[in-house]
Amino acid sequence: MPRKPIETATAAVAREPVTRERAVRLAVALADAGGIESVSMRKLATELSITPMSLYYHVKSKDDIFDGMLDAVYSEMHVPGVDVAWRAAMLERARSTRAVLARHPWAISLDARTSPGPATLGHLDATIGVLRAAGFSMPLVGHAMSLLDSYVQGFAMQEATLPLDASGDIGAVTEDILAQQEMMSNAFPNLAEMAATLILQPGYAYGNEFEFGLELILHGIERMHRSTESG
Amino acid sequence: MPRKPIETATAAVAREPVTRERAVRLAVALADAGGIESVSMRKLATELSITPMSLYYHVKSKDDIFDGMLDAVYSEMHVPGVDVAWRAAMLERARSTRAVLARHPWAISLDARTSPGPATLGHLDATIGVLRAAGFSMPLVGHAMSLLDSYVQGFAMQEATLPLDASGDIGAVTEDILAQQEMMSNAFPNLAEMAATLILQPGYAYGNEFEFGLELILHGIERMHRSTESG
DNA sequence: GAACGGTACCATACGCTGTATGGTTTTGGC
DNA sequence: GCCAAAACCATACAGCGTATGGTACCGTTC
Repeated sequence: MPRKPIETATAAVAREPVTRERAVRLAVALADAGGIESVSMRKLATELSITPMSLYYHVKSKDDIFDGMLDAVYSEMHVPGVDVAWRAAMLERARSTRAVLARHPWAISLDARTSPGPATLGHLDATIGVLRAAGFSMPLVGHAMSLLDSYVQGFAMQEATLPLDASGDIGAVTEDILAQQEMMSNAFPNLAEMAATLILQPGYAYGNEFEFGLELILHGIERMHRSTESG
Repeated sequence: MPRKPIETATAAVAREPVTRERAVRLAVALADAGGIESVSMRKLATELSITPMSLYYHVKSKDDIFDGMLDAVYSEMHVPGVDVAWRAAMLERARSTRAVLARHPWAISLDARTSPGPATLGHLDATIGVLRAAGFSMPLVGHAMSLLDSYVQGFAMQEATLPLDASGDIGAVTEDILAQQEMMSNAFPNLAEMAATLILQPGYAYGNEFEFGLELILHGIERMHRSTESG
């Protein structure tokens, strides 16, 4: 039990009790602000007004916190109901996943973690449910989800790598690139041409590539699905 | 200059001089053996028979070593020549990338790094060259590469997450999963069904999903390419 | 009202990390 | 033999995760 219950009248401010959830929530905020490496047990403990070792009463290890953070991120994603048409559901799921991962870029590297939490599992379960309800065979569900998830996760990773400003345009590095332009033209002519005629053009934003790939993939899955239905 | 040139006759064993390349090569070996977190400046220095601070004469920082490691990995990938048909070239590139990333799983997390080396840039340049030679418009090159690279990288990441034994089958965790099977059946029925009827079946190996997605994507790109050629 | 078991917290310490600072030695060329 | 540059080194600092072994407080029970 907490030393100072919320009902304590003596304290002017009812202090929120320390829990794993609160620690995880705080860790997410820290990571959002300064990247994953700015999450430390000592910093977390300080923010919770306890000593580092006291944190271990609520949490098994730092990895335990990472697991919690990843599951917290998954819980931000939309989980479509089974009544939605599968294509719209997958589209929404992909867009939502990308948006959430763009909001928490540190989560992408945590994604390689091997102990999924309830939100993660629920997310997967719901997705399988949608495809099954639409008549997908189990192997096709496997194909479709592997393909979609690989693409979305990979895209999020590529996107996180790019040095973008808030608008999605190429940011401050543009000058640096232009400075090296001549050197690049010699060694990597195709890359230089692509930079000049596509990427550095005013209207270009890498984020727009997302929908192209997504449409192509969904189109292909649709084709597969129809062929198994009729065949 | 090296203290003991290779030609030195006094030393029974001609000691290889310490260089950035050698440090990076060693770091790759360390990471292959024990994961990325087993790469430390102190361990590297010890293996090179120098003190930690001496390493900084050859290398700018630990991040510099990471950059080198990633570029070393990229240099292991096949770079197809422009004379190869684009589809075969992309297929080969994707397979090679996946194989190399499976050999060095730690490289996947390093991939988010923002200072590409010469091998990385050369790899990109060659790929653009193949597509351009095949008549792809620059925007279509952008679409195709974003899609392919996102998929391959995402797949490699998913694959690295899975607890696989050498054969590619689900390994020792199978019993753990089966133990939790009943609990899962209640909370996540679709997931449980998929595990039982697909993933835990004898013949199933997640790695096989790779080719399905790859074919679907290449098929889609081919369609796009043809439509821009004829249209 | 005293004793008790669990809950929540804490102090100290160990071994590890990357690297800043400011030397010292060794070397090839003159 | 001298010198600048190259290669290397010792010391130190601030931070990290966490093992170990405590201590203060709580509601419950006798």
